[in-house]
Amino acid sequence: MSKSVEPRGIATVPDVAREAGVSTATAARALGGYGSVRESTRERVLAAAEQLGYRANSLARSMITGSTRTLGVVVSDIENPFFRRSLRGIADTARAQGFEVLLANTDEELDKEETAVRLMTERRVDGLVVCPADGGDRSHLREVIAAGIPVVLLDRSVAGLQADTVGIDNRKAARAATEHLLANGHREIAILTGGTPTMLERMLRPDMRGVERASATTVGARAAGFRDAMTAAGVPIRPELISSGGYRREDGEAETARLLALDDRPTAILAFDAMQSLGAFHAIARAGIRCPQDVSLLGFDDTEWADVVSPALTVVAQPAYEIGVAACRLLLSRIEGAGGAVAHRRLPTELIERGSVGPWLAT
Amino acid sequence: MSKSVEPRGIATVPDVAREAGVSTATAARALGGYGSVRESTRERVLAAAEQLGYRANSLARSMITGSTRTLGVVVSDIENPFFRRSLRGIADTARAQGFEVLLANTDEELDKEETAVRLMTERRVDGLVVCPADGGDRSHLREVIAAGIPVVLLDRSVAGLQADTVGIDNRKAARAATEHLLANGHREIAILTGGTPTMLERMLRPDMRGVERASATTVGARAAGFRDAMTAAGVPIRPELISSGGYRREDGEAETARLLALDDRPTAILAFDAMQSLGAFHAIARAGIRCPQDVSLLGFDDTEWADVVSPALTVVAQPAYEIGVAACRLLLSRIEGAGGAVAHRRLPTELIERGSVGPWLAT
DNA sequence: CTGAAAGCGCTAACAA
DNA sequence: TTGTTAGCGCTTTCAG
Repeated sequence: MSKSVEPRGIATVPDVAREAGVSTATAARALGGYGSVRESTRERVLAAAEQLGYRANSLARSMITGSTRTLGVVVSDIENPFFRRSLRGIADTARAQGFEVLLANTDEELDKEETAVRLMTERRVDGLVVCPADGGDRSHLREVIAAGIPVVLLDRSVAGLQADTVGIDNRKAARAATEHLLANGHREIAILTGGTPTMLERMLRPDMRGVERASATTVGARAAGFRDAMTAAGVPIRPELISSGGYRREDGEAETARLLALDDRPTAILAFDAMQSLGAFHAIARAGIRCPQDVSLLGFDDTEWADVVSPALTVVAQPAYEIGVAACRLLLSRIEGAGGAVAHRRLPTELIERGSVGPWLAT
Repeated sequence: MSKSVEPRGIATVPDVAREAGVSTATAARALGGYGSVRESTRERVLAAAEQLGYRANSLARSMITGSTRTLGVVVSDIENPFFRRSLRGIADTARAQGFEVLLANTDEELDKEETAVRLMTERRVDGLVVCPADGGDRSHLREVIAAGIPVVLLDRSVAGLQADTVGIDNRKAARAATEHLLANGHREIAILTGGTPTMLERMLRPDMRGVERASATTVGARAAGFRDAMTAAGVPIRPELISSGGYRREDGEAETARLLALDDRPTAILAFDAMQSLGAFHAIARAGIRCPQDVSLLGFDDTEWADVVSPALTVVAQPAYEIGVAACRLLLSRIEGAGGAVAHRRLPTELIERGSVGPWLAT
């Protein structure tokens, strides 16, 4: 009675093998597409599988092969214009190679990042794309790398971590952006960084100590680029024009309102990301201040709405999608065993001039 | 010699057990947090694990327990304002319960959806949130459900599929939006649907045949709501004002340009999603037509930029984040074994009046 | 509370 | 080409 009973639940390789009248090894070979199986046998096995509604169990397969064909992606917030576009690039590239993507948001919180990375490594992802949150000793990433799991850092780098990185040259891009404002006659330039005060203090100290450490972060590097340009032009940096209030739109809005209320308000604002640009834009409009006549705005990241607002936003466009693609490609090549030194891919940015930056005529 | 050799590669339960001087069963109990282990023993095991750098292997665990604590999310495009916000809701809810999210984009292509669903079920996800692409027989979803894997449909429903759904009442929302335009005196109202011509023909045929089938899709249901309002008001629908050109911003832009070039152009445009609103907005501005004086615009989905453009956009706001949360909660409850009839959660929408809809004074 | 042994579904030698 | 057999790393009876 127990021998002729119908298999309960989902069909397995032995079930299919029995149905097709072959051994489990042969059935597995036909089903898994490896080894060699006579064409007629394969067809028989496939037919049996079809009939039984067989579905491969990736878990069992992965346990043996040691590969899950799954990538982990850990970013601060998939709703952010830069990350959502990068993620699309990663996902498209992964899918084209038959890889799936496991996703996690960290909101820049280190413990969420650690948990996400642990959970993903426990699920035995073949590799990770991580945009590391600031702070901490990054031992969780170090351990992953030590365990031989390839990690590619997105957008940011971590000093002393032996991981590939893909992004832009933040310092150079910020310097170019600042120079564009300087070339337009601006001297009172504010930056909307989103970073923490401590990081910026370290970054902007006149003695330049701590530059190396801070410039490993995106915000730090951009602040450094800003200072490079200001210093080169001999324009003093006013501390109260350095904003550091968080990465959300409301943060940018509140900080801009503060800047605009200053007695000696800035004539130009450089926003370090798209959500802050948007907040700044809104704050300027609400304050009834004209852009670009009264204040110019230059933001990082080109978005779907940048050319629709009025005036259209002048931006430093990052090739976010391509950065995702490059990060994924690099990760896949490491997974396939590509050796060699740690790579740091820097993709080009583009300053797209639209209407939000205007000349400032010396008063 | 082979007995005292150091374990190669990553430490496993037997390695930890040996180090702690206990059986694999006890070590596994301490590590996995199940069964009962004396406190002192647990500490010893945990210390050994720590020392060996032990990392649990979720694959092996899942094979036995039958649970991966992983959810699959299949949407058309994570960059879309509605989906990215919903996805965030799903991800946050999943993380709070210790679940991970496997993500896939389909671009509304059925074969990508089928592949994604197959890959995810092979990876033994505990459940799926799917925004099903239009068309096909949906047998891939039927099979998943038949296999006992819970599926929650997001945003759309599929006629005849025994799956829970979470979204809004599209027909009602579109009707309310249309009524808002009618109340403002508009009679020549165009809709930017994004859908296919065939679907819309079926939807808008005067005899109403095919309504049931078409209204299962989001676009179909919204078109139905539009017709409901127009019919109730006794206002004829002009076929050339029904646009169907794809869901991207450029599609909305091109279609709006076409509409505005019409001899008898519409006085109001109702866009079925955010990217089309954005395209319409841009097309209106480029045509040098004033909004809302010359043409009113009403769009679905509230976005980060809706109140920043000028005029600010009047929209039908969907609670996208909450929809994601609700979908995830429902899915988790099914995974936990909650039975009962198929549920259809409809969350409330809100018409947010800003500046893009104005009164039309009869000429 | 702890241990021995069986086995989840699959692949990978090794033989035949 | 096909079959036999031995596990992957873990959980889970069932004894003790």
